[in-house]
Amino acid sequence: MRAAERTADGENAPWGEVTPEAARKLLVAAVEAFAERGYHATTTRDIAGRAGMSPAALYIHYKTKEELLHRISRIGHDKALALLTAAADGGGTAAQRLAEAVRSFVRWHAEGHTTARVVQYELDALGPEHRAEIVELRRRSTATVRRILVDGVRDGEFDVPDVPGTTLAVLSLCIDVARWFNAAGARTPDEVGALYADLVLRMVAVRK
Amino acid sequence: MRAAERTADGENAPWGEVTPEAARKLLVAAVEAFAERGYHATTTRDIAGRAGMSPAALYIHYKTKEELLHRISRIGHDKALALLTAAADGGGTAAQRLAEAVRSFVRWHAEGHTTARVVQYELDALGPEHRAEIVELRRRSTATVRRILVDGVRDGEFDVPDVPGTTLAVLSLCIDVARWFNAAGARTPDEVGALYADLVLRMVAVRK
DNA sequence: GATGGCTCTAAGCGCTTGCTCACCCTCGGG
DNA sequence: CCCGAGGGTGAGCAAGCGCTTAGAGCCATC
Repeated sequence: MRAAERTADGENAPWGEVTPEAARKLLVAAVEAFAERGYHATTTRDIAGRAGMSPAALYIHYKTKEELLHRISRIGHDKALALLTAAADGGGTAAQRLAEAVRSFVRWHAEGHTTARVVQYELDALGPEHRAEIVELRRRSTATVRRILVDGVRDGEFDVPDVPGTTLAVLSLCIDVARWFNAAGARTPDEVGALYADLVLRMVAVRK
Repeated sequence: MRAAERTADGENAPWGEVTPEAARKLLVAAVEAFAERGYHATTTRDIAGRAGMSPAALYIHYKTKEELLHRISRIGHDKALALLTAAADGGGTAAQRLAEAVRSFVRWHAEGHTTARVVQYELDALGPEHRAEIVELRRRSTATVRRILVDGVRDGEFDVPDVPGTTLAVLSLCIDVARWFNAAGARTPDEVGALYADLVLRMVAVRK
């Protein structure tokens, strides 16, 4: 195994679970292409070209272009849900758990904004069954955040008149980072994460 | 002039400035198609079909499919900037102006989520010159919101450690409404606007 | 009632798309 | 040294793409 590679996402070996290597190279190429130009504007020739292979090679590892998108979306949503679950189960006060959830979720959307863009904005390109599977994962992410808010309200830490609406707003705020974040911009993923965690805590704080 | 028409966007005659009628019908059809399937996945035959015309009719009123997108994007961004500017110039305290800006901006993204989705998410499909023109409008929208925050901080109404970052977050929060809002959902545009105005005011409030 | 200018259509051009297929290369096991 | 299996390729198919063109219908003007 060669030394850890840094990807365009700034993560270490984020697609390690995808084997064999040719399949992983194609998937990484697809993520880049989908993020840059969108799923529908990306051709199988473009994906194969980025991976240094012929168009036909794609179909050895994936049945269709849509299956490629599904693999990407599935892995990304699994990761996102894992981050939120880890924060929610991490212990500490509700405020600490909420801050950690926002921090790590935002950081993931910023560091992996290439991947996140595909994961968050190309959902409609999935077929019905694949989309249903992904939507269920998203439902669980929402439930995880809502749970933290409910805990905080119960313990008197938070003042949240509309828990479902605020849950939606918090997730929405984090997700939209993928749209505007620019790796060449002024802010690092950590800085954005810290800023957003602060803003979210203010949104739910009890007014003294 | 005929009686006010209600569109899928829930706005009154939002495309009244587009003439002749055939051009407007094509543009409305394009908005729906672009919002549903995305610019690249939409065919000129689909647009023309929705408008009840032949594919060739499109090219009488618009040079290319991209010009259609540009007209939509331009009109939408003009409207968005007008909303924000009206709120910023509306008088009252900074908090009142900020709340009104968020309320109307959110309401527009919810009521016209079809249009807003095209306006906010299909920017990359524009050609370089058209995109530059739109980006300038967006810069002015950002500046308008930032001005309200700066005023509020100056007057001691707001506590905002990071004005540019918070400006970005506020706009981001509002824009993302276009992604998740569903007209058949539980909330009306007015309710979302009120909720979001409250959340944003909490984000900038001085802590007592 | 011929004319010229618009709007719109039927047909289709040249090209690209997602995907397939016949075949080739490499390489470990008998 | 041959073989079979599986990853890879070049060529190409049917379908669909954005867009064009020749001409039909309409209507105000002279």
